[in-house]
Amino acid sequence: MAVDEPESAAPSGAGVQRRVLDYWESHGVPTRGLDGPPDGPVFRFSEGPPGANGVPHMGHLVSRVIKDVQLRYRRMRGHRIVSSKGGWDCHGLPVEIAIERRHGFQSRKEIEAYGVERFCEECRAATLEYAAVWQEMSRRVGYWLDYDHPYRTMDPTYIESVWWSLKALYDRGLLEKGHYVLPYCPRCETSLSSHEVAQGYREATDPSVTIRFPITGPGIGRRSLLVWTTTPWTLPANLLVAARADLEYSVVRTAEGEELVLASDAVPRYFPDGVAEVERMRGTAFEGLSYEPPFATPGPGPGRYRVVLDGFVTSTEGTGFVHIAPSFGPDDDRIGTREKVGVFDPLDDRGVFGDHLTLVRGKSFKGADPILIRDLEDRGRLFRSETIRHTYPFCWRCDHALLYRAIDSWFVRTSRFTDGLVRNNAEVAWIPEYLRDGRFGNFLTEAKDWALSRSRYWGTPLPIWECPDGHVTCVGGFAELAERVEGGLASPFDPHRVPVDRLKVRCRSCGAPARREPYTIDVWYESGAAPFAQFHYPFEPGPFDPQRPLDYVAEGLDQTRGWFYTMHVLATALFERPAFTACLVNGMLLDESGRKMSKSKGNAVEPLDLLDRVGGDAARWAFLAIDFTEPMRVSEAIVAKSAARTIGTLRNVVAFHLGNARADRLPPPSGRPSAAGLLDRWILSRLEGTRAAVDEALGRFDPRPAATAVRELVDDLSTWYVRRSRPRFWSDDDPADRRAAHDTLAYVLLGIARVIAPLVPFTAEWIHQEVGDHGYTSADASVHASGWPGSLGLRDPALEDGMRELRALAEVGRELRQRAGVKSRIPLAEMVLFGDASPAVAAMGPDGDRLLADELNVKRLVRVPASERSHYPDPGWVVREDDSVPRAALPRRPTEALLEEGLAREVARRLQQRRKELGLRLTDQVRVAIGAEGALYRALDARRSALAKELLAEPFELLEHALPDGEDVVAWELDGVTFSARVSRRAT
RNA sequence: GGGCCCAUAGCUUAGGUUGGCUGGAGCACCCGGCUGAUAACCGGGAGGUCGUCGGUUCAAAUCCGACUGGGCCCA
Repeated sequence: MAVDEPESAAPSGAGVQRRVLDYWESHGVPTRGLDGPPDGPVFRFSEGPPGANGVPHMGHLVSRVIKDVQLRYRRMRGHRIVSSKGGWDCHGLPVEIAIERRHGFQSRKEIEAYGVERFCEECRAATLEYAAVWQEMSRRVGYWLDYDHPYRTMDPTYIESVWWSLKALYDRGLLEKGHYVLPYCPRCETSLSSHEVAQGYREATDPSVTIRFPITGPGIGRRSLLVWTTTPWTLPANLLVAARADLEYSVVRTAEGEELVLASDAVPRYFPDGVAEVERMRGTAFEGLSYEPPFATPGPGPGRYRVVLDGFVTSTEGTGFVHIAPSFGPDDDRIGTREKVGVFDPLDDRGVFGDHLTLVRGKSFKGADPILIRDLEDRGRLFRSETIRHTYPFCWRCDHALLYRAIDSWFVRTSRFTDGLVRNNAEVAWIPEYLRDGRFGNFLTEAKDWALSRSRYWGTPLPIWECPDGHVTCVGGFAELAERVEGGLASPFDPHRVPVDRLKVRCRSCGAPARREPYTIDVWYESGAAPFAQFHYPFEPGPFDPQRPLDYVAEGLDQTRGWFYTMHVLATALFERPAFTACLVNGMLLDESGRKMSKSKGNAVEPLDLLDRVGGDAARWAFLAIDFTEPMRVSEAIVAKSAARTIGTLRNVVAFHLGNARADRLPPPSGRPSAAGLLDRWILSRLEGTRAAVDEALGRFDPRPAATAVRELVDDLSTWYVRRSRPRFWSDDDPADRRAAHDTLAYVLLGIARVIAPLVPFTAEWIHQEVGDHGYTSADASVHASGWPGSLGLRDPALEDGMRELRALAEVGRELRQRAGVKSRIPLAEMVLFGDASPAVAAMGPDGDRLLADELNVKRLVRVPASERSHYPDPGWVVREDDSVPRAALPRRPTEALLEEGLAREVARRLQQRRKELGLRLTDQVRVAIGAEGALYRALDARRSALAKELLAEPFELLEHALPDGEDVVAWELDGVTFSARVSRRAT
């Protein structure tokens, strides 16, 4: 028999990936498969657009895997994917900051001096700087998206859809201008929305100072209120002090005779050693008292520097007196407005003090802290100065400390439709489920108005114009804009700044020239608009249906306050429905030792490197096999190990099969094998059970149970089906059974390929091509074009039960062998089983018993009543008893004949090993000479022809003495007997 | 200060919603086996106060409460 191919060893995961990628790309497999069948039922999906002016990290890899699993499953299920477009989030600070750095700009003034138009052009050019890296990552992890026709938030069509939606909100009264105290980044010189702030809380050390506020009114005497703050820089803007009406306050006298006022609860904290209490009173007693401000500043006029009452004051922190600077805090603003004291803001847009206070002129807000504290101390106003570690918000993009600041802003009035947000959220299937009522749900019930406008440049301009009479014109599209512009719009029209600001727009109400509100909008609004804006809705016909939510989205946990939230808000406000019906959320990534992964710590695993070394499927499998909804540890070792267990074993089984199939030149089976035998029926039943389990799990969007089911099947296939079937694959005694085993294994592997295709597409494709003998030759023959399989076998739960019990008995038998000290290779006469077989085992009949006997290498199984335990006494038998109930027994020794048989097997094995060492193929003919003595000679002599046949040995010489030493003679020792042999290849 | 989640063998974890037989696996470790998958495969062993304390119960890893530690989010 001639063999023209080398034995196939299992290739590495990376090797499989290279082979498959090469096939996919040379035959356009992904391109053809992207959208699924054009006439299939629609599966609505949207890629969450990443910003591509930075490189992707591991977290992006995880969500890509999870998204792709579902998309592949739906395609195989015959769905049309709407849409498979890739997407890019183009606007915003990340890009602007990159350009600022390039030029060394520190402020908006410098940008404007440089020229906004030029600046924006550079932003545009830098926007997709790393898109190629993102695409490469997607390619290597097998994430199929249409990157040739992506949606981009900077495209005019996209912007026009965003404008349309803003106009819709405006017309419903949900988009308004307001004056609010907002988180503000002095470096970026713009306000941030609450969900942006949420990204940037961090531990920080700040001053914690307590200041004397001397009372100046009549009738109280020389007393000072104690006021606590962690933001000394706000003290120059102080206009009021707040106390709480029903809180109890104490006047204490210090050893120096000074009288100080603070909440009674706070006294022990400030005077742990005790202090003389002079008087107690309620907060109402302080209402209207005047005090000397910490810094003399030319703030707004009458009514300032007095004590007011407010319920927000507590005594758990601080002194029960709160300093109020209306420009710098939401509560401050509220109280200041109520008390009509106006606003005083000594800071400019960059957070730098102006001329109001020469002491700190030109200092940034935080930089002024030490100077102000020292000055207070010099003037005897400082009572106590410490530092505190607390969480403080920083800019999520540039990392600069934020401050709260009163500014004008446009708002989406989210707070007006929280009912709708909550109602729609109730319809969403979140995975993990607790997010619905937990983190996301909580966030919705307390949803604040969304500060939408940004005083920036590279973004979607706010399409709102105002005329000198204060009429507002909100424009919802380019055609509408053209009607209001003298001479119409340029073609093509670029809606970005500066072109849009050059337009001479006439007021909708009075026709007067109007000026655009000089803002861009929050980039999160733009990505939240992705479901409709990517189709240029409503300006072009397309597949977007305003009544239908997306069927599925998946991203990381951070997007609960990001993309998931903004999509949900827009869907609720614009279409009065949820944005999506199923949302899969993965947890954050930790490094090997459980620390949060971050670039700054240097413990981040680079996704491209990882994919390069272990292959895309290893990464996919690792993420699917662990609970990705929890924080998960990731390292190359963890990924590789996780994948080796299931994907590696599967590759080995495939290699084993291919070796047999090629040796026998057997083609893949054309249909489901008839499967008469026990093992074959069993593995087909297991395959069908796994197919159903994967189908069910992916049908409800959760890949985790699918991965578990696959792992169990691969285990069963490798450790029982293949293990027990091995002799069948090369037995000449029963060609029909040999064929059945081959066909069944091939069929099962092909079935597995289709079932795992959504999970590990590279391995699935490799199996499909190799086992199915498709030769990587056409896109139609891809496993990903094969459709989701219907039934792959007949389920037989009773057989699966029986097999489980049988395998448990095999474990008992192996334990007994071990205790008896008889190797599996040496046959034993019988295994005794006490009691009747269980119905499930009995149903398997004699074939079941033979399977067990073969596994344990015993000649027969004997079933006896448990009462006959005494027939198997210890000297001759090892017995397994559970709770004094006998289960099974094995003889302690083989018979002489069986021992000889075992020895012969051992010789055969060693010679096979020798063949292999010589690099021979399974089918190579050899010459063999063996020298052996005594019992071993007799054992071999009796089996001459069988051995010769097994070893493909011709001639086969057996000598009754050791072979003379020679280079090619190898000697072994076997249970104290030596034998020697010479194996050499015979020329063909 | 509030919310959500987590805590099971050296490591990674199943189980927990429906309390109930000796809490399962995998990796690593020790011992053994197998050998036409071989950097593969199989078996056995050792290793667990199921974070701590308390409660409910005939019975708690599982339900309840408090606490401790970790992660995330909010203020």
